[in-house]
Amino acid sequence: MINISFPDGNVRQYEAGTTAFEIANSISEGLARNVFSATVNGTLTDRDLPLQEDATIVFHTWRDQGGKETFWHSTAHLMAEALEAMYPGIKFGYGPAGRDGFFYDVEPPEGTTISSDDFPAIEAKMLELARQKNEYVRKEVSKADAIAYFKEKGDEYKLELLEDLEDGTITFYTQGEFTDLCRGPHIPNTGLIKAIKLTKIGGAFWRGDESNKQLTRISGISFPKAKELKEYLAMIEEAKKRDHRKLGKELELFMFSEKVGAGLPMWLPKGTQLRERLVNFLKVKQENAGYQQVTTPHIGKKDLYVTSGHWDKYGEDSFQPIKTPRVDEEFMLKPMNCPHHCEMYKFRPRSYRELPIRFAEFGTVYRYEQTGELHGLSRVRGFTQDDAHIFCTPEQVKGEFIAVVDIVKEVLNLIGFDDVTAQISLRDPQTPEKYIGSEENWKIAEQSIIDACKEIDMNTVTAFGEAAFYGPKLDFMVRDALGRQWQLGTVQVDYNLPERFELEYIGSDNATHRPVMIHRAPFGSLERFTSILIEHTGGKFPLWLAPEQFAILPISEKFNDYSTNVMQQLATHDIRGIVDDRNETIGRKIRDNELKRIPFLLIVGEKEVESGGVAVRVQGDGDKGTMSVEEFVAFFREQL
RNA sequence: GCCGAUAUAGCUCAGUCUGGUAGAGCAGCUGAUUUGUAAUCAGCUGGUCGGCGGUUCGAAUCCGUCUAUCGGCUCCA
Repeated sequence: MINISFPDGNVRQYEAGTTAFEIANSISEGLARNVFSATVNGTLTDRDLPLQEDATIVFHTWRDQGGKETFWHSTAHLMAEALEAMYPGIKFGYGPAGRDGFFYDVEPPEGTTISSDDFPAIEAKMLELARQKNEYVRKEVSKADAIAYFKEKGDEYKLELLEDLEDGTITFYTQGEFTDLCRGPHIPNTGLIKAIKLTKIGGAFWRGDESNKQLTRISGISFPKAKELKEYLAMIEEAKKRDHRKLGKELELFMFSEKVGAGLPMWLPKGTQLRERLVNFLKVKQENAGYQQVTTPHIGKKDLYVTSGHWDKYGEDSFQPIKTPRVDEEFMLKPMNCPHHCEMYKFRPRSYRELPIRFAEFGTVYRYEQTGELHGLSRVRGFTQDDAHIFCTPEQVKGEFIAVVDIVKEVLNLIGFDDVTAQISLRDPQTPEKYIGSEENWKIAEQSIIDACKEIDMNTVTAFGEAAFYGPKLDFMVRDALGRQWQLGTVQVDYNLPERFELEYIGSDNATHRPVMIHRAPFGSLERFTSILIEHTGGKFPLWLAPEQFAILPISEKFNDYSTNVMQQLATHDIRGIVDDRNETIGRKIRDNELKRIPFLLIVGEKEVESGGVAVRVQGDGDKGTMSVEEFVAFFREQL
């Protein structure tokens, strides 16, 4: 007998050789039917693998991410089977499941290309194969046999993957006519896959290496029920409607111009209003938290960035240095604000008594992002960071770090993001050459982030290899209204720049010490943050951020003067808006201003003029009846 | 930067395959209408068909190149 422990702490006894499926079945048939795979002693396995020893077990169904990924991984194999049937000689690279579906990197046979036009045919073939309810059969194979199989098949990519695998750990999975090198696990049979949608096609470098050959990546998603595919497609539709590039144009928030240059956004008046409100909001928060606002120029001598290390690390990817009439003099557009702030710290000798010093700046920086990377407002070449640098003593780091995290959480919540998590981004231990600074400093910095997060009970995940080149980071992520996760701002502890700039302070011991720097930007950049805010709200901004909070719609021209009068009254209460005095029907004015996502529409005609009121309509929610101007002001305040 | 696609009026798009100097709806302008809760009616204006070069008697249409955009990849201080 073996002891099986469950996540709720229960322990039950089973015969050795019992499978996860049988164990689930002993709990409830319903559960067993839904189990796709299981995590046994921390390892993801097939539900039908016999267990020989005591184990902890977690079942995976469609309801959890592990189950979904098992399902999608199996769908990737199903797609491979379909592709092999349709394109004989096709070669397969890497075909995993991800957070949101699956993909397979393939090399179509010489002379053929696959495009999204072929998706319907591939989907149909996949469904046809799915209906055969073929079992996913696991088989342990020797390395020699595995190599022989793929040599025979002529698939050099699988052979390359095999090189890194050890004999004795290699398994094949076969369903129907298709056999793949795979660690598993898989769902029991293809019949569970009821709905399939291929979503994307594009190039992908073999093993993610730019110097390797490009394969064709075909991505898709699948579901156990057709209804779920429908819901997914509806969500995609909604995401398209909310695309910030589309709304940015429609709501006249920002624009780009081929003549000005790619990736250089220009904020139109309404976008600028929104942006200014975000800036002022944060400025007030920061001033209350002891930050001091500073201002620095947009360029600096190349030498500044040689000192900071940015030139060495990113010189190639920057806008190239600006020459002046003087020989050998070069300036750079600033890619970061920190070097300027370091120099400001050195304005005069600093005492421990004045630390921490917190310099904040909405600093516009320029980076030459790769052409293929530019994307609306979220990836641009000129953007404004809500940047600040805190110079403090080593003892103050943890306290400052915690205060920063608090401010970030508060700010994001106030703007309407409730689901905030953080990622602790540490070095990749495999590639130490990518980072500058001493081993010792890195260790201290990484540990202080980990400790601080523990202390404030922040919901975190840890990612290796995601650190900045000069220090570890804490990256903030929010989940938007459509459930998508976005990365926003960061907090970074940096022992490096203070050293490079030889920053000092005089301690209580009258000796010189080196301060520590904390970089932080809650929004990251105003551009990126705004793009996320647009998609999160679908253009229906929180009332306090809306560029126009109301529109007054006179029933006819006769009421234009009264409308202007109401607008002026509201302005005295700091409520901003417009009068739509176009010669149009009221229905038309309502439609147009609803589409502009204006929060309140105030309709005025004969009755309102007589009573001195306004008929209030809430965006997306229809008629709220007539109110006096004072009542509306109170109503407005309530909703603010 | 790499792979693939796209670029026609302010916006959304047809016309491109099968070369014969452009078309719709909305927006804009003018006029009529003076409107009560998501598009009033009529008329008019508007395009070196992304730029440059080539093939051709003739190019929005075919070819090359550059720019920009889109979907991926790589990157993201």
